[in-house]
Amino acid sequence: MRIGELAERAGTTTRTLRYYESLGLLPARRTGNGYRSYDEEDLRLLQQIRTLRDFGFELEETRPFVECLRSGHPAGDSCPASLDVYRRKLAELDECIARLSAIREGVGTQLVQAERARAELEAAATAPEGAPEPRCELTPPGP
Amino acid sequence: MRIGELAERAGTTTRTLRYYESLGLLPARRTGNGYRSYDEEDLRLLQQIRTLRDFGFELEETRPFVECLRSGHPAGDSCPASLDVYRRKLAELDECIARLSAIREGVGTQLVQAERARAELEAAATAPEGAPEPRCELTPPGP
DNA sequence: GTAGACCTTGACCCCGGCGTCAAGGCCAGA
DNA sequence: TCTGGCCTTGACGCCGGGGTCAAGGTCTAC
Repeated sequence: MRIGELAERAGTTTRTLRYYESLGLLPARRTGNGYRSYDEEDLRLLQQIRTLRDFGFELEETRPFVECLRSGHPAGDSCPASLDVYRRKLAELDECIARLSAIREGVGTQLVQAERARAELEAAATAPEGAPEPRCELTPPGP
Repeated sequence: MRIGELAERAGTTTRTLRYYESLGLLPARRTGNGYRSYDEEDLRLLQQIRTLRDFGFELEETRPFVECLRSGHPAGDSCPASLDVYRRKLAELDECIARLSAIREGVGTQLVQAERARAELEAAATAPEGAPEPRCELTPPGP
């Protein structure tokens, strides 16, 4: 099969396939006229790449899975190198989620404080007494 | 104060300040010789920008806060536009955390299954009977 | 007068993952 | 034969947030 068909069957573009080839991630055989030629095995490799990318893996991280498949294993994650990538990804995801959660709390707190400050300002405007100074500076989350 | 001093006091670089000016985010007055000139108010604006950036806000998202401060409000988040940015950021963070958590679960599941498959393969290798076919294909997380 | 520390603008580089031309080859159907 | 649809390589663009030259101006201290 040629590049256009493979791209369509995998739901991607020819540009993407040429890019993967330039990385050595999905090399292609050539026919006599210079056209790239792929088979069903290449489709499987490509599907493995795309699936991992949908999970947020970088292209380089998919390489162990692809090589695992190419070396004849039944699945891309049958090899220790792939499992290591899984584990590193898990740690990375956990750290990222924790960081975002901390920021989410910080922003939520800021929003509540700022809304309260505005409410106090409006209350002070309707009942003009000694308006309490609103305090809503952001504080850095640390180094 | 000149650009070098402001950069140092804010813990950033002159390149960054020039970049912010090119965005219209932190304009500078000029002295007779063409040098940029800043005052304490500019330092406050810059601190507001850097603090928000530490929270993961994009530069464009800091603009309402800076303009709020510049228009004389006591804090950058004293204005409705700033609060809207807070709310949008919260929604964005929630969505991002949810997405990452789903992926984290998916990857965790994959890891467990792949480890189990390997264990079964090894067991089959030591006790060579009818080896059960390992099934550990990744499935896409959906569109 | 001259060294050195500051400042100026302009321009290119980086990261990943492609999108999007441009100019030209190859092949099938009318 | 010609049109249209595939294919080829090469090259530039984009996104954000600056880093890092380069070539030159300005000021201060000695």
